[in-house]
Amino acid sequence: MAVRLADVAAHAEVSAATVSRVLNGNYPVAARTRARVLRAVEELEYVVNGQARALAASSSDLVGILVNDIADPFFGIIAGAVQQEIGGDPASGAMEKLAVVCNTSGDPQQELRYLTLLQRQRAAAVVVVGDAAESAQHATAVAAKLNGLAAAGTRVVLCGRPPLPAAYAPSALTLAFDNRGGARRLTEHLLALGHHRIGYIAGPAGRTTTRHRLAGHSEAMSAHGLSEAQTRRLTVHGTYDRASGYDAALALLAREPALTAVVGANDALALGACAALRDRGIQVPVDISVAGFDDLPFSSDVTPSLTTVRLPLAEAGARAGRLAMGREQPPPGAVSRVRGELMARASTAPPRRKPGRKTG
Amino acid sequence: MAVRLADVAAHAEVSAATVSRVLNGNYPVAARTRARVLRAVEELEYVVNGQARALAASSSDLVGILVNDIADPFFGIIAGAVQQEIGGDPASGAMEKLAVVCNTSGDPQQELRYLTLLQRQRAAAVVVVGDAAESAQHATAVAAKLNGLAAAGTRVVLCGRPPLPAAYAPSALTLAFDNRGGARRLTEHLLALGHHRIGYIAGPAGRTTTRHRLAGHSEAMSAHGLSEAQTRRLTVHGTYDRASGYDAALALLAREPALTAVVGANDALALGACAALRDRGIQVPVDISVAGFDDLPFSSDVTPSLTTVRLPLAEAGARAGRLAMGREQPPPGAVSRVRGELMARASTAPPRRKPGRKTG
DNA sequence: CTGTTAGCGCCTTCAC
DNA sequence: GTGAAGGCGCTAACAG
Repeated sequence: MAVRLADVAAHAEVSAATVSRVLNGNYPVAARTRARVLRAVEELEYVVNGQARALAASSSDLVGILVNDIADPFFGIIAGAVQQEIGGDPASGAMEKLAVVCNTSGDPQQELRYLTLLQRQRAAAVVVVGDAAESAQHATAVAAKLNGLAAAGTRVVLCGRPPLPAAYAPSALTLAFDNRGGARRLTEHLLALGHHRIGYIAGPAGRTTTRHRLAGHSEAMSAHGLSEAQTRRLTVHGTYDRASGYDAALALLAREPALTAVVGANDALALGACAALRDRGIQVPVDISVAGFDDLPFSSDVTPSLTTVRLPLAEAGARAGRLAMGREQPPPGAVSRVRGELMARASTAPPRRKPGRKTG
Repeated sequence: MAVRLADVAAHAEVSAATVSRVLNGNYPVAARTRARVLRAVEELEYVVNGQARALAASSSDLVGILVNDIADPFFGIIAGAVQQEIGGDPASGAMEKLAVVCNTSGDPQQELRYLTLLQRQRAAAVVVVGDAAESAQHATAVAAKLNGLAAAGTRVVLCGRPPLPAAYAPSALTLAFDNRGGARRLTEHLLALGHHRIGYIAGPAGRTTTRHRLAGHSEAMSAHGLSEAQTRRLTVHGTYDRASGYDAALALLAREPALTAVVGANDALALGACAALRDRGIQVPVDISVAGFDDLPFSSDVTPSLTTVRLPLAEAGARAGRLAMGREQPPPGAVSRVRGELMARASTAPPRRKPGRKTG
């Protein structure tokens, strides 16, 4: 298929310029001419060359969405919302952006690589979803990259990631999740129910979200007069998947058989913990309460329904998409904090008076 | 950022051609010169313009991956594998393809739209993942589009979708899942355990995978002497998510209180069914057996562990990726059938002798 | 090994 | 309203 604009022009017996004008619809063209051109396009099955167009017009219709784990619905939901907001409305016709998701596997190297690739393509916008590795080296490398993109005219939006260091000021619009506040309220909920020995299954070490959620938890524990050493002792790290939650729950139980509650840093970890407890013959929430974070769709639907913190993922994604398209007013200071809402459900309850439960 | 190749050339005091040669590394350049050029690139923070390069070299480094639902791990796992196979090896250096996933929401219109957008970008390859809508009109529209892409030099790979009609012969390499065979073996497993009244929760109507899995199920039922009318009566349609499975299970129970087994067209539906049964006080598998399809990671991990059909999603995705890159020999006839493996686990067991169970 | 010369396919001032 | 000409930034033959 080597049919070019010139071929269409010849076929329609007009100049290339006219064809271009018809295709882009941003210039007056006589109705008859336009019809002739469009027919030629049909007949020749012409499809514009995006790269030539982008080069000539110095404009790109590529929008990149970076996610840490494409197999995790947390990212899928956000990415889907961004994508829908950007390219989703086929009815609206001309909106022809190619919104596209890239899976970094949470690997900072991959993150940089994809950003470079998108920069090569002169992407119109980049939306980076989810938390970041905490290495300072990396943070600056990524920040520099994002800054470069922004300088080149690419709109940069962070969604579910802390804002860039002040040095890079408003080069990126940010929708930060209030992980710390959400985690704090969740643990406060358990404390209010009367729990003291609360185990915590954190996310992978060295990640911003892991740290912030853990900080919120610790904050609540300390405010309630529980020692930091104890809190630390009842914290183990996992990898945000169910199997990891299963193992972590067993590890916590081994450390502290008198545990009355377990908090997972996300819903998958919490459900893994539930499974482990069930296999041990421990009932949720009668014997041990369990809580998660994120409120993915299945969480309200499992048995017992999971107490968790609801993050408005789809809404945040949609908003990120609009910001990326410049269709929404940037938040003041370029940073907006998205709150999580405590969803108290059936998996948490007051602890039993006596710890008389089987441990088999 | 308007730094161009020419700027680098000037800064390094060489010609543009030399810079290009250094950057592409496909031509001998003196070590000293190369070093000088690379330093200039660093200092100027130069990033090649992908569109100009693509235009000049008439080559693209974009690879599109189309999925039906980006929030469903089924697609996430495949897409991740494709992407990793294509752009994943940062160690290998030069492999600089931008593998990118597009979410069609299962909407045929969106599917066509994304294919067109990728065609505009002269994508190097397109991998279409998952089943298709069964409208003939659409099938031909999509087939024509794919054919056009292939004609333009884009490699087209279908993964988990039936082959194109013969008229479009080998314009697309195909990895088709053996949905029918897998479903048949699964239902045979239940029949062999002694079940007769088996409910089936199918996927959304009008989709290829839905029909094929249902066909396999019906085939097994018929071969076992069960009437088609009865099989049809015990079939309801859902939408591949857990909530839908929950509702469908209740609907089946209402139609046939003496049900002894339920098969979901995927794992999410099966787990939803489990939840519904549990809420009804019905034990799995003691009272009713439940089985799913796909074997997503969580399925082996729930309680009771789910009997299902394992599809090698990651392997298939990786293979699709290699085919898209031309790194693997195409299968004979351009079509390869990927078998599903029956995973008999704890959620299926022989039916009770007497149907003496509560129905409250 | 390096520089020079043409385009790649399209958009966009300019004239008419 | 339409056509003609130049250039977007880079690569790919050619020469040397």
